[in-house]
Amino acid sequence: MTTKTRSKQEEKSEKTRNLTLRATVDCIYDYGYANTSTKKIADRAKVSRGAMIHHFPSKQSLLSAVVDHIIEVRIDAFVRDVDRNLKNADERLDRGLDIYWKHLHTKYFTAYHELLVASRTDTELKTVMRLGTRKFEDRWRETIHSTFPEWQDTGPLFDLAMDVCQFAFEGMALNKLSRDAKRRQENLVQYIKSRVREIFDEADSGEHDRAVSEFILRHNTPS
Amino acid sequence: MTTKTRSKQEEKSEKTRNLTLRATVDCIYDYGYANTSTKKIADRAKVSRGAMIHHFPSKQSLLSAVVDHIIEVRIDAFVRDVDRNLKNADERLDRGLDIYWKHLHTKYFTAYHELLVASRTDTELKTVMRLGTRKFEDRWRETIHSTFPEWQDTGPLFDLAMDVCQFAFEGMALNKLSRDAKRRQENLVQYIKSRVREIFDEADSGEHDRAVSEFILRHNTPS
DNA sequence: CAATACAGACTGACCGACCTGTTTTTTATT
DNA sequence: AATAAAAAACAGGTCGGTCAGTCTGTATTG
Repeated sequence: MTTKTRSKQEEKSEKTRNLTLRATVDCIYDYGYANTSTKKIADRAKVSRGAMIHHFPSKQSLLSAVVDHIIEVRIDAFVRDVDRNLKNADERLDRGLDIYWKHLHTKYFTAYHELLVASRTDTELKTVMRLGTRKFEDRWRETIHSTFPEWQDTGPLFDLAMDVCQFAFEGMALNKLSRDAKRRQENLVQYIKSRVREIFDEADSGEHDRAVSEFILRHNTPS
Repeated sequence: MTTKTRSKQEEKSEKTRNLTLRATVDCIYDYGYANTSTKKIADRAKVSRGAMIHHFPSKQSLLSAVVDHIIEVRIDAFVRDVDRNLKNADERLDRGLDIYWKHLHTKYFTAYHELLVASRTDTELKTVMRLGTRKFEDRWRETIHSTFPEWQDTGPLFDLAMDVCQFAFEGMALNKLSRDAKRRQENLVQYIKSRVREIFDEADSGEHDRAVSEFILRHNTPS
């Protein structure tokens, strides 16, 4: 293949590309999406604006690239954390939920969320975000499935458990302005943990006699 | 009092103030916070930029005012909906949750969320948002308490139920990019409904023998 | 009841700063 | 020498904010 042109130049290119992408995440995190300009990014990356624009001809293309970058980093970090901490561990479910909860407080998730909000009113960004989000979700599920193979065939219950966890956690992570936020957060995390455990316990035992079955009933007989 | 100087001029002032505030919400909703400029707001409000700046000397002051405005409208709309639909109704809890869920899809909540995200990196906006959010939460609780007086003394369980509902719903309302989003949303809403019902059932009966008691146990004996 | 003084609401032009994107020039690699 | 990368200068537009001056009601005065 084109293995000829691979050396200092490609190396240099990738370096400034990476510097730019990382600086973009930093700027979005520090200044917010609204106050992130291409000049600020170039300054922070210690890259000339010309060099940056050589690689990302427009702001849109940079933002698209940074969305992909963020998704990739988020996936890698999450998978790595799960692999490291859930091998032969006790209380794997609790730990797994802790990992995701912690994950929602990283710089990269915050930047992701800023871009998610911005994408509501930006069609180009929206398509990129949609693809990225789905990719993340798929990889996320893969990871969970390989870590918790016992839940492989729990079907819609698996979706439910994942969604309860994901959305409740995310909703809470984004709201830090309430009274007594910390205590309520801890309580809610504990509560969600036991709910998710409950869902899978029911799935395991095949009982379906409680809350979850109630859910399934409602699910299959819409009013 | 100064009831003399109240006439055409004050009326006029309030009119342009309201026009401006409403136009700001519209702009934030339509263009996003990042793309909302004072000129766009003035144009949409059909108010001269000068007039606007006469009332809101800086963009900050306008944003602060619009936060208060949004909080007020959100509270009023929510309380009104609850009052209208929960008087002598069946399945009041379900209906109440529906109302809040619906509320999260209004223009004003979306604008609120945009400002919430922006406030993360804007200290002035943050203080205004914090005050507003707490005010909203307090009024929200008041409304729930007067609508469901039977839960007056459920203590931390009440907080828990409110938070489960609020955060799970909000987290979900903000995430519309997933696969199969609609079905999963409906399922989760149903699930949360039965969980909240469960929490209050336990509180009523004083049983505390199930999931919730598990939560309380954990809550009072931190590891 | 007029005439006048005053205050608040409003206008639109203007400024410097910053924004994104283009073009031109310099530097480095092959 | 040819090509890619990086730097710098430039251009057109928008941003938030200031300003001098106009218009329109309100209050005071004779």
